[in-house]
Amino acid sequence: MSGFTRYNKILNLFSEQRSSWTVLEISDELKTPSSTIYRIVRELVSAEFLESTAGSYFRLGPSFIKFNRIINLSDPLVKAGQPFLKKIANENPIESVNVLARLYGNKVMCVADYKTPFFKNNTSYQKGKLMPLIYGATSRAIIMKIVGKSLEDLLKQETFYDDNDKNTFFKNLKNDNKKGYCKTEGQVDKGLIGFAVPINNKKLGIEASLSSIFNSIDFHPEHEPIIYANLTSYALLIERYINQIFDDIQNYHQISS
Amino acid sequence: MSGFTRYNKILNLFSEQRSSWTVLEISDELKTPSSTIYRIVRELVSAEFLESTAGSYFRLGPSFIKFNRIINLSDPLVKAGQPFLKKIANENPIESVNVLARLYGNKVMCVADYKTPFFKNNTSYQKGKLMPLIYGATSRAIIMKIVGKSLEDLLKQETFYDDNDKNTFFKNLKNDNKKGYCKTEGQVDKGLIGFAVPINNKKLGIEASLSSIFNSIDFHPEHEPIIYANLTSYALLIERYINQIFDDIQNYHQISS
DNA sequence: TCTAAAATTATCAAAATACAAGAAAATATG
DNA sequence: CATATTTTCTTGTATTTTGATAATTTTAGA
Repeated sequence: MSGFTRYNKILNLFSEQRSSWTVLEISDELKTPSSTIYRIVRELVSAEFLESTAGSYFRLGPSFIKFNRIINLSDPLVKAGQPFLKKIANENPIESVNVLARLYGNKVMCVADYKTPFFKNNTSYQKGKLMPLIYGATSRAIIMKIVGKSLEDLLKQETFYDDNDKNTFFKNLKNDNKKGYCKTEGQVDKGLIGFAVPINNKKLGIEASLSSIFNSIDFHPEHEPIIYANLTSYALLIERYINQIFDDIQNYHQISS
Repeated sequence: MSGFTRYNKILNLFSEQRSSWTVLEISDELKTPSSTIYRIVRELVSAEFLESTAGSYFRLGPSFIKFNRIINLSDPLVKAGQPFLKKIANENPIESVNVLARLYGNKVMCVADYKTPFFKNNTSYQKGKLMPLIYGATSRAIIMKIVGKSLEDLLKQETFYDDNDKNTFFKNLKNDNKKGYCKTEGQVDKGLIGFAVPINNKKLGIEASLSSIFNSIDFHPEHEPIIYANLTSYALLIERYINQIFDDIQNYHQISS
C-alpha cells in the first residue's frame, strides 16, 4: 500500500452503514500495524479529512463539506444543470423528483436534484449516492451514448442473469438511442417510473443524464409526450449552458495569465 | 512536502475563486517539478479526488460529493440538528435563515441550513464556507463557550484593530455568556441581524452553534424574546438528540463486535 | 491528413520517508 | 488514585518518493 492509496483505503472504509472506526478496527480491517494507522490517521485528522470523536472513534472530517461546496459552485455540470431542475419540476404535469446524474467510475452518481414539495416516496437517487450502472432510466440514459470499447470496459464488471438478459439489455439500449430517451419502471425503486435523456459534452468529458421520476400511480400515458419534450429541451439548454460556462472559465484563465 | 500534505496542498489550491488548474500551474504555484505533480495528480484522479477536464485542466472530483453525503447521513451534529432547522424557521416571527455551524480549524463553518422561502438577501454563512471566527453571532456563540488555553490558541491568528478593540471583544463575549446568547448586527453581512446560541458536547468534542438570521428591516425589539426562547429550547433539544444518536452508534458497535 | 507543439507517462539512481515493533507518554476509566 | 487503554515516540532498515531527462501520446492547427 503506497502513495495516495494508503489514505484512500482508510477513507473508503467510512460508509453510510459504518461511519465511525477506531484505529484498531482500521488496523484489523486493512491488516496493517496499528502504529502505522495511527500515523496515517493523525495526518488525515490534521488535514480535517477525518476527525476524532468520543470513544476513540474517528469519522469523516469537515474538509469534505468544504470541497463539496466548491464543486457545487464550480462544476460545470452542476452549475449548468442545477438552476433548471426546479423549472423542469414545475413544468412536469405531475409531482416529480428531477435528477442530474453522471458517471462515477463504473457507477452512476446523482450530483443535483429537486423534489416537488408534495412528492410521495423517495427515489434512491440521492446526491452523492452511487447507483447501479445498468438499471433505471437515469443510468441507462448515460450509457446509451457510450459506444465501442468504452462501453465494453464499463460493462465488464456487470453481471447479467443470462445471455438472453444481456441481449435484451443491448436491444433496449439501441431502441432508447433511436427514441432519444429512456423510460423504466420499478427497476430501481418499486412504484416509481423514470424518464431520462442524455447530457453530453465530449470536449469537457461530460457523460451525464437528466431525469424526471414519478410515482407510477400518478402517471398516465398522455403525460409522456410532455415529459419527453420537457426533458429534451432542457437537456439541450443545459448542454449549451455548459459550453458557455466553460468558455467563461477559459476567458478567466486567459485574462489572469 | 511529505505524507498527506503533498496531496492536501494540491487539493487546497482548488477554491471557489479558482476551481481549475493545469499541472504546470500547480507546479509553478507549489514550486515543485512538473513530473512530480503529474504523478501526484494522476493518483488523485484515479481516486476521483480530482478529474481532468478540457484544456488540460483539472478540477475537484466526485469523491467529495460522495463523502459529503456520508457526513450528512452520519455526522451526529448534522443528523441531530438538520431536522429542526425548518421547525425553528417556522416558529420564528419573521422570515429567516437558520444555521447550524461548527468550529473548523480556526474558522467557523456552516454544516446545515434552512432558509424560509421568502427571505430576502443572502447570508454569507453557507454550507461548507469558512467564516471568520470573531465576527457574527454564529461564530461568537461558538467561541463564547471556549475558555483558557484553547481560546488563546484559537485567537492567536486573529488580529484586533487595537487593545481597546480586543478588550471590547472579550467584554462582549463575557456578557453574551451571561445572557446565554449572542446578537450581532451587520458584522458579517450589512442589513442582516443574527442571534445565536451555543451547542456543546464535551464527550463528542462538539463545539457548535445554532443561529437565526434576519433582515434588519424586518426585525423589531419585541421579537427578541421569542427568537431567544426558540433558539434556546431547540439547542437543548439538539444537544439531547446528539447524545441519543451517539448512544445508538455505541450500541451498534457493541452489537456488531 | 499531416505536422509541430503540448501534454503526459516512463525511467532510474539518489534522497527522503515510511515502516514495524516495542517503549514511553498521555489519556480515559472506574 | 491506580489501572487500562489509547496514542505518540524512537530506531535501524526497507521502501517509496523524487526529479531530471527521455520517450510517448495527445492535441491543435495548417
